[in-house]
Amino acid sequence: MKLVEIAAPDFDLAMTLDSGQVFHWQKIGDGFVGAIADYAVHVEQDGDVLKAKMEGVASATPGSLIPPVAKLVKHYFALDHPLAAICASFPNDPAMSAARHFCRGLRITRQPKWECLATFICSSMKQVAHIRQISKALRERFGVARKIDHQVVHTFPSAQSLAESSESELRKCALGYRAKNLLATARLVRSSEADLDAWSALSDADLREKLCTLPGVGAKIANCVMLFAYERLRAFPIDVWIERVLREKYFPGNGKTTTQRLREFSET
DNA sequence: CTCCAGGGATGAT
DNA sequence: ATCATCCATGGA
Repeated sequence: MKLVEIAAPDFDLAMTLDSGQVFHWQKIGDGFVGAIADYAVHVEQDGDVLKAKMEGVASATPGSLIPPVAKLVKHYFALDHPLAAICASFPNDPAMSAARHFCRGLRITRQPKWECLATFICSSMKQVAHIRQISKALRERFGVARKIDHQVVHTFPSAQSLAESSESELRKCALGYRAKNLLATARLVRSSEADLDAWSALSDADLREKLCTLPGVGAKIANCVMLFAYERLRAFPIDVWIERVLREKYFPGNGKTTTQRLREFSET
């Protein structure tokens, strides 16, 4: 199957996939394989060009179309975001300049909402290597297997399939105490008590408040989901690393700067 | 306000 | 080979 070529200026695929916003892509040879929503995708970068192909099965809905791979990949990796303009809008201080240089080509992806929410519920108190294991285990146990490049890729399980599971089944995926939260949130999403799509219409503040009502979602995870799935580019997740950098670079020698103060600072 | 839960990768000893 | 450290949320 032939690779489709997609223009990808100001983009670094490996950096984007390794930046802690998505956890299931596998490096295979010159490229990566993974799932974008229900489709198995192979993607590799050659300078300013992305080369991609996909395998997918149309959903059971008659008449549903398989999107062209270029459209799917462009949307997922947000190749339409004006990255140069976004970077130019950042504060011009030494720490930000260093960060801009270091992260050249890192884009904020547009991930499916449920997949992103569920993955970040699993991420709490875990390091990236663990989150990858959990994502893999959940996909292999509850997702749908698809083939590409003779590799098997698993889609992320639906809220429905996790909701029908049990806490003890989920615990087998190395979730620990997160299993309870994931199960409870899956049931809220399945029942449409938590209507993730409808929440797209909410303001940033209202969306954050809604997300934080879900079990296992606090301020940090809500901001991750807003940023990586709701395209709220003003959201600013503060994890321990960002907190350390903020304290060191912007509040040096002020030991009693509160997390609340850091949040207010990041919002301006 | 403080303390704690559960667990696998990672790096130090 | 053993040991300390990393981590966000929610409940006691």
